[in-house]
Amino acid sequence: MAKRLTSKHKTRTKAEQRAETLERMLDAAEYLFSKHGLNGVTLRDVALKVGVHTSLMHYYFVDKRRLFEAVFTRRAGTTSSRRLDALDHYERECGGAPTVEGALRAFLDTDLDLYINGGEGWRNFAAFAAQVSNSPEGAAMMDLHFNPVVLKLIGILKKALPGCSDADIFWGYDFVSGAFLHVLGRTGRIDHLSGGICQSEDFAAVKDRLARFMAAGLTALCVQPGRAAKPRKSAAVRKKNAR
Amino acid sequence: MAKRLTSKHKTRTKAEQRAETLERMLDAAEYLFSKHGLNGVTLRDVALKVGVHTSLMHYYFVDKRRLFEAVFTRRAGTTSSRRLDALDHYERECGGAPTVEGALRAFLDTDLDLYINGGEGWRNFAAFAAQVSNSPEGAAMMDLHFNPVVLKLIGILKKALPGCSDADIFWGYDFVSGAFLHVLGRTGRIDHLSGGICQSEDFAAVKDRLARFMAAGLTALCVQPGRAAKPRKSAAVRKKNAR
DNA sequence: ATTATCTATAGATCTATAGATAATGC
DNA sequence: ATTATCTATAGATCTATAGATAATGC
Repeated sequence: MAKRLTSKHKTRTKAEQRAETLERMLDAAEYLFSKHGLNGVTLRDVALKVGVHTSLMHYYFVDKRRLFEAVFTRRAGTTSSRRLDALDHYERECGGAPTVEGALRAFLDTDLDLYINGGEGWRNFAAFAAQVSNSPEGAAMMDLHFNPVVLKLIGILKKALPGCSDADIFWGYDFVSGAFLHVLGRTGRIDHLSGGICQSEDFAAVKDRLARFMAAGLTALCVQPGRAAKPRKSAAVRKKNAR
Repeated sequence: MAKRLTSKHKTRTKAEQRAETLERMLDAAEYLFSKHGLNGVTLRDVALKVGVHTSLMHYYFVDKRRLFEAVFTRRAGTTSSRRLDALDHYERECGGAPTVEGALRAFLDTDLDLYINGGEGWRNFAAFAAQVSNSPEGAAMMDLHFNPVVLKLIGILKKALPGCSDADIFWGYDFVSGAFLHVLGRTGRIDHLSGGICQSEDFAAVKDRLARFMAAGLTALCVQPGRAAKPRKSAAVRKKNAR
């Protein structure tokens, strides 16, 4: 009548049991945070989804902030180092003459591949990052984990666009990151808007378009250093339009 | 000793008093929602900021969801109709030959003018919309109020890019809206990242760049209808990069 | 002996409502 | 007479902790 004979589960060591429970908690928190944001989820919600008591959440994570940090940290290193590697590889491969699109493909498509092929957990992580990126806590996590890889990308972009001002490059990157995070959120807005022509789940469609779009945008920002050719409304028209 | 002689406030009618209190509540809620999201703010937080009792929030708005809707509705009509007017005006002005950048300027710059010149309340509304756009409630509000103006923009973009597929146009718009909303959020991430070269508060800098960037991106999406000329990695390389 | 999990509970906070009070409106 | 505002409070929910129970580890 020993438990190990009647139980369906194969015997687990404590370390295995701990690791499995931790992972189920992180998965559940990742999913719920991605749907409802940091403040839209309670520890009770997560515990309920996992099927354990709330106090076990405290046992493993102490408090909610540290659960949030653990969800972020679990996967952030992987995506960061994959992209750093891809950028390194591209730098060597391009023979000192990087292109904007090449750099962006190393940065964006490498990540998209992970979300396309990495399973639901990775897609939830992406949506989680997108959802919390606007909150102060989320922004701090993004800075902490991703600034190195972003700065590396920006270094390569500067080489690819030698005449371009730093301000144009940084603003251009800001637009790129906004669009990218929005896509990762998979909110379904494009599905409604397009009447089903596009699906926000379709990362392959994004991969086909995002880097090309953004490369053209960045390049266009930098082709007119003096801004002389830019169409510009008169001050009077601007004032009139303002209200 | 009549109150109206000792009081600093000039006498207000009940209608005025009601309107003023409502506006202070909406302002406070708008600000707090923009910083902490829908679920990061309690009715108590809003009441505290206004200096009234929580129960007065219920008196005016019944519950939190309707406060949220009221904050959204107060300004959504203005920005929507301003942009519809600008797109109408551009359609007439362009003589049947719209450009991508012209359409985007009518759509984006008209809104940016409002946030540049409309005062802090309008900038808070913009950040509020950006912050909640990822939540289910916020996405529903966006759909409800902004789909008409977005579909009008898309109609003009189709005229400006006659050979372009619907899917490319919708995905392109999705990138535009992601970048735009990200900028409206003014999270300060670009300030840190650029070491102070760019400030997320600087909407004039955004206006100088956003429409130009996005026009080039959209155009680049559509110049290769068959996708034959697009640089494409082999399936083997894609598989290798995926992990 | 150690650790994974659960029970019980305190204290804080939040939403919502009923009813009192103090203004303005005729 | 009506309405803007406040007081008091019920009930729900949430966080966090102390301590009990039931496994695994030597």
